[in-house]
Amino acid sequence: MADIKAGASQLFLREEELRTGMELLFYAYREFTAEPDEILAQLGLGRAHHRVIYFVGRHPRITVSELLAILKITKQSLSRVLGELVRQGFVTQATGLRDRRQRLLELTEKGVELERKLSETQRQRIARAYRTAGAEAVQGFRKVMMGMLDDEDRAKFAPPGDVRAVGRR
Amino acid sequence: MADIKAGASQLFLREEELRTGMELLFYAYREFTAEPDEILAQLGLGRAHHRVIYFVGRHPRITVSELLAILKITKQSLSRVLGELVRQGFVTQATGLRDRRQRLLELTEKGVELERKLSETQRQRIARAYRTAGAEAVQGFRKVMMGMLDDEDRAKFAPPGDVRAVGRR
DNA sequence: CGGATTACGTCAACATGGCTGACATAAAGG
DNA sequence: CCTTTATGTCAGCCATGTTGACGTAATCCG
Repeated sequence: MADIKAGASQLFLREEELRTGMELLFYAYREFTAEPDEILAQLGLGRAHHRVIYFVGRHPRITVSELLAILKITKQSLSRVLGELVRQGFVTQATGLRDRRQRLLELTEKGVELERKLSETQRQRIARAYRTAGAEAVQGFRKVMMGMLDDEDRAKFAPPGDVRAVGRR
Repeated sequence: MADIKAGASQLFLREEELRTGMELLFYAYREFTAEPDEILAQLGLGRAHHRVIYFVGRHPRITVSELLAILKITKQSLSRVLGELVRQGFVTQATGLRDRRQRLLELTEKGVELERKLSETQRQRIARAYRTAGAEAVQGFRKVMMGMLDDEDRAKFAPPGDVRAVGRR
């Protein structure tokens, strides 16, 4: 046993296994974004708007710099979509109290409503996958996904109680 | 037990759990594509080229329609990137034998080399995640990811031996 | 055989969402 | 007071998706 043939076969299995992982990620991400994209299109918005709405909803009173750090896009790119969201009344900007240069972002009621609607389909998709896969599989899923992240992103998922988790002041 | 408080708490945990899943997908996908994107940029190519190179490499002698079915983009969009790849000698087109209307796509040696280089970083990232998470976790990962797919995409991962798996003629 | 369908390609125009570079203003901080 | 920081804005470029229209060659089918 453990001859050359077995080694080559193992290598093949490994390669195949890794490519399966790559493709799962590709297809899952595509389907994950497909439904919200349709809803957004009807409103004349795009995926970039969704990301902003999502993270502002997730971190109320987030500053522009913090949002930029999460999204990792330029302020010019953000400004375009954020500006539209503010003008259309999905997001409000409030001057920071401690630092008056900051614009603290928050969803309006209209914004919350849209956020709900958009992520509803995504939550359902994940819930369905979690349910059919089972609790143990979900643990494995999380472990593997965490392993794919860089340290910086991984830190965002620190256990609750760790105040520094989000990187807010 | 099982009073209202516990129910609300469970609901909160569930919501939090689902959002964690959403964010894992967002960050993982972004990091997954970041490294190839850099290499591609140096060659004046983009992510769309990578996808074509990947799937042509994965399915040698694939037809244009089959590739379109996998990528789910319009033929005009594909034509732009595929044309560049053919002109730059990464991909060859051969007239189909049974059906001479078909263009069977295949990677050249240069194409294979680039494909290797591009997916190398991705394979390493996945391999690392798989290794640290362990075999059991990988099973769970796959279960959950499969659960997120639509039936059509899920069918692509049918166990080997199923000839119809890829949907090739 | 001949008409319909299929596989593929191409031209043109448009939208989204990234990017760089330059410049401006107000507030904070040493 | 000078520097740095947080934010915004204008202008232009690029990649990659879209729709719509049209064309050619090969295949299929009645």
